[in-house]
Amino acid sequence: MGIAERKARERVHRRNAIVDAAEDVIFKHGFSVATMAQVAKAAELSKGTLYLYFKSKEELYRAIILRGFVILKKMLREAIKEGNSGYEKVIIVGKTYVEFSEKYPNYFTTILDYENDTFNLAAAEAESLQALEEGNAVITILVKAIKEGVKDGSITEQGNPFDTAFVLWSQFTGVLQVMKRKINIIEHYFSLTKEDLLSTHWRMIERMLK
Amino acid sequence: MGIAERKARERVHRRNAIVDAAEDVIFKHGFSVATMAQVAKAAELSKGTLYLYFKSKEELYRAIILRGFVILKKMLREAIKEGNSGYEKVIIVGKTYVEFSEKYPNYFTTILDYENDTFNLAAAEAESLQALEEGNAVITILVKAIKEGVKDGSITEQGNPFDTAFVLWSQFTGVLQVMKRKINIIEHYFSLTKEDLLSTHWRMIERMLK
DNA sequence: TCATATAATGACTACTGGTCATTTTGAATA
DNA sequence: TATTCAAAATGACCAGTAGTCATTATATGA
Repeated sequence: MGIAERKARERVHRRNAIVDAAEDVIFKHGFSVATMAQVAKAAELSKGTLYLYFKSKEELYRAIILRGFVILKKMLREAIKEGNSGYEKVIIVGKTYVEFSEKYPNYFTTILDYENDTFNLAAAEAESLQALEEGNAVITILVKAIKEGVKDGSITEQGNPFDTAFVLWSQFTGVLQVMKRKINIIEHYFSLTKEDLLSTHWRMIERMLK
Repeated sequence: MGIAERKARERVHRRNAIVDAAEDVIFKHGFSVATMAQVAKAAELSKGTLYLYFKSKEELYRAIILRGFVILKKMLREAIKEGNSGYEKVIIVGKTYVEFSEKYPNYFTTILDYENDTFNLAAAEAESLQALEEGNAVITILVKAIKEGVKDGSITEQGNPFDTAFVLWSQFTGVLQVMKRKINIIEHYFSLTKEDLLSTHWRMIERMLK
């Protein structure tokens, strides 16, 4: 069935083109300001057609998040190869996360803002679950690095490596989020720079783990 | 001028009543889902009247945030009195923050979600600036505790106490945010509880500061 | 060439935040 | 008490939104 295959390919291709267009519009204007009409125009399609490929504006949003996680995971997998001990790998994970937030600020913000709070396995849709799995994969990379570090002695035993990984990741995220959202205020009122905050953060992480 | 005073009082009272109504609606449905018509109905006023007291839906939102910060600051001021060393006070700040997030989850979420990213001193409005000042006051409490701890020897010298305070606060916030938004996922996929994460967090903080 | 399934369209709906001409209220005045 | 008039409140209205669906266009296979 060559035709059916080609049609399936075209469908995937068009779907991706819509996500491309959505990124252009949403990254430029922000999710809530961007309109489906703008996305449709950017994709050179009618608004109705968008809804043949995505159930809602939010599903389009989730497709973007998924792309972000895929990139982040790839970056982490690549970068971690360079680490010579578990500890070094943990630090690389952190630094790569920072790099991701700087290189792909739009994906980073989109991921930060995404609420999968209302998590419900039964109700969750495919795309949503996929994004979830990618997010988990990212954490799993950190868990492995911590386990390795405890084994090779570069990290002090900390209890459950899963706990440690989540807390570390949450702390990273908290610091990056503040740097993204509040740095203007912090610079203005407290005369601190991004670099100050980051280097303090790294020092603290070292004390926590070493 | 007794009448002018009474009118001014009534104006403030009505303004507060509108914020009360807005909290009822927004906390129940969420900011973006809640409508000004719902708020007006809850306040037993017409929609037009809301705009005599608040320039926009967002200004109403900022009034809610301001309330949250005022409560948090008060809680911190009270709680910190019990600390006998700088280190103890830092831990109390952290625990009080956790308590705030549990006792006032709505205010906590509202504060987390608020973007004062687009910070611009010239353009910022009074209510917005006030919320900002309250937020800074909260950080300042932590800064003082750290300075005290370094002085009394309960905390190891860490460089600039402002840096340390911001990084600590950001880490706290990151962990609380993950606990709020992702705990269902974490419980489901990794079998960890809130308590696990928090106790790991405290252990790490201790290693950082001691 | 024609019948049929698939894809795309855009007018339409219900609803949103915000505006403003009109009405209501109540204090001050005569 | 009756009248005036500024301040307060109203709700019909506007422009713009996400999402729907009857209609139209396109490509396929007979």
